[in-house]
Amino acid sequence: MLELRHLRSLQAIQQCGSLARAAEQLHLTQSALSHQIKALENYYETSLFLRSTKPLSLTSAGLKLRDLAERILPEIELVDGQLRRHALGTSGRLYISIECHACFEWLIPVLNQYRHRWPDVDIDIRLGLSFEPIAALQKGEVDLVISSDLQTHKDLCFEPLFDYEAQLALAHDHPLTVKDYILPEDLADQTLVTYPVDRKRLDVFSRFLQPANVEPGQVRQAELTAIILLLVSTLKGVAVLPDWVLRESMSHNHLTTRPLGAQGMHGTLHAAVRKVESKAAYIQGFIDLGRMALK
Amino acid sequence: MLELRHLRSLQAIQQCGSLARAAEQLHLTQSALSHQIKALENYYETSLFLRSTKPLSLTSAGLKLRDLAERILPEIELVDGQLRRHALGTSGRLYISIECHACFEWLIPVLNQYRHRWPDVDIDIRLGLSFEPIAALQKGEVDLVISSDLQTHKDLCFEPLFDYEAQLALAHDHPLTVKDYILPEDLADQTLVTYPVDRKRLDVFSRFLQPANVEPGQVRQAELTAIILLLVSTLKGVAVLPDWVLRESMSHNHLTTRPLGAQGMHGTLHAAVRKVESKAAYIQGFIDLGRMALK
DNA sequence: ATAGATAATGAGTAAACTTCATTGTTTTCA
DNA sequence: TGAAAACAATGAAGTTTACTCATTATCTAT
Repeated sequence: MLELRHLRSLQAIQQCGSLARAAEQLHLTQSALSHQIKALENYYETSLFLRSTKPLSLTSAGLKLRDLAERILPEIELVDGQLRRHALGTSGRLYISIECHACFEWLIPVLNQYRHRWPDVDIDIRLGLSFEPIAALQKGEVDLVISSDLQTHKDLCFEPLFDYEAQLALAHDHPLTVKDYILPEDLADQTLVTYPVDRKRLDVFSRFLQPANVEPGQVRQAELTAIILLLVSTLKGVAVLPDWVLRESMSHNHLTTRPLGAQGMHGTLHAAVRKVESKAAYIQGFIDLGRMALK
Repeated sequence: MLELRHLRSLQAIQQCGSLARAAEQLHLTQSALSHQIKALENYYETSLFLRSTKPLSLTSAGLKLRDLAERILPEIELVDGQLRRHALGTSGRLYISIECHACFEWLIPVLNQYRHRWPDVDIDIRLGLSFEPIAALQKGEVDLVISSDLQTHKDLCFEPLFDYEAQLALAHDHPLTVKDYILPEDLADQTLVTYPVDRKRLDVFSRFLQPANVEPGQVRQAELTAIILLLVSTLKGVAVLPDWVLRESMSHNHLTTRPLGAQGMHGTLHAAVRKVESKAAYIQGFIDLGRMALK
């Protein structure tokens, strides 16, 4: 059966013009090469070289194989090289799935840095809207999931990135600004602006309103953080957003913030990765940058 | 080291979704495949499959290799197939070199037949003007040489095709038509029209005029047989051409022919091929057709 | 003719690949 | 939930394959 070894040998012989020198180049003995070629000639029942010419030349069959080698070996080398670097951890695939849109705020700058430090890694961001990010991670469709809820999982590990506090954003002159902190009941007659995702993925609902069995007066959805903030100020609505988003945006929009509950609603953002890859340099490189994102 | 075997396995596993079925398809045991993949994973220090998913899915490294496989294996299969047919003798390369232009007259019809009978053979005709056809045959640049002089050669063999007689073509009303056969001295005051090749390649000179130490009155050259015949009739010149050319052309051009010498100048056309390939079906196929060319 | 270089060959050895037999997982279905 | 079924991993043994060594054959060139 034809193997790459044969193509590599053929190419070397053709380049060197003699078995002896080709063998040297391939770190083989001349004998080994001779046997190898003979085996190949037996396999195809055709001679591949014209033995009687001084600088060993190829028959038409040999030419066919050499042309094949010239077409294919460079491709092989390319992929082979990538995979070797993959082992060193300097090359790899990093498809990131984020569950919350707000993450763009810190993720984009982080990825810009990352790109320069890890040029051999191919990066992509996949919004975790239409599919289950954790399941996709398991299946190998994505390589890293940004998630706020820590799970224990056989094949995955969750690396903490940084803590955050989800706060209520509201207009300067909103009635609720009189309160030092917000209780679930306070939102019963408010217009809540959220990202357009399932309620169970939104901390406001899962950790704040639903436990108290409170339904907000109205719910509006918007894709982009900037739009959400805009709606909050123009509609006199409210939105729950992580502090890293609010830190910069408040002043621009005449907004202010209040904690949710007396203690505030705190959380930790995690990077979930597959255990087998968790120690890879290019993965840890991302996590390290992520941890410094807000500092 | 990466080998085609690995790519073939990878592709099979991916298609089948499980080692067990892939192993069957590859005529291997499940164990063998498992070991093979493990070896590959060790080599790259990376896992290629996500073992925890039901229909075994690939890691990004595995995907890279599978993509490589999908790109490369079809090409391999193609060439491999050609070479297998090559062994059967139904596929191969037939670059023909002819020394005399006159051969076109019978060669073109022969090749037209040949093409249909041997569709997998790639055919080419190379005029043996600027290079030595026999040397080119040895070097593997061409695969068959049509030659009139039989040589004995270590690596080559000369298969006789058919006998011919070289005759003098001359106009109906040419003075020499009074003679039953032509002697060298008869051409001393004649205009001889020849193909534009070296004198030693022309039978008129090498076998007729030079042995008698006779120089023709004038020599004109023309590429095409039709032009030569035209010149013979218009210039009242003479030309020496093989009988297969003259047989059809005489009447059209108001020409007639005379033998050279009392016995006529006879020769045999040969197909020279390399001994290693001489028994190949597609070579013999050509020779067989060549032998019937004039019948 | 005689080196000198190169390829072919045969036998022995080392390595690679496969299989066998078994254990460890995961999935599925009662 | 537990047990059977399907599948993958593993280790040791066996087999094949590929390689090396030593030698012979062939060709080239002075």
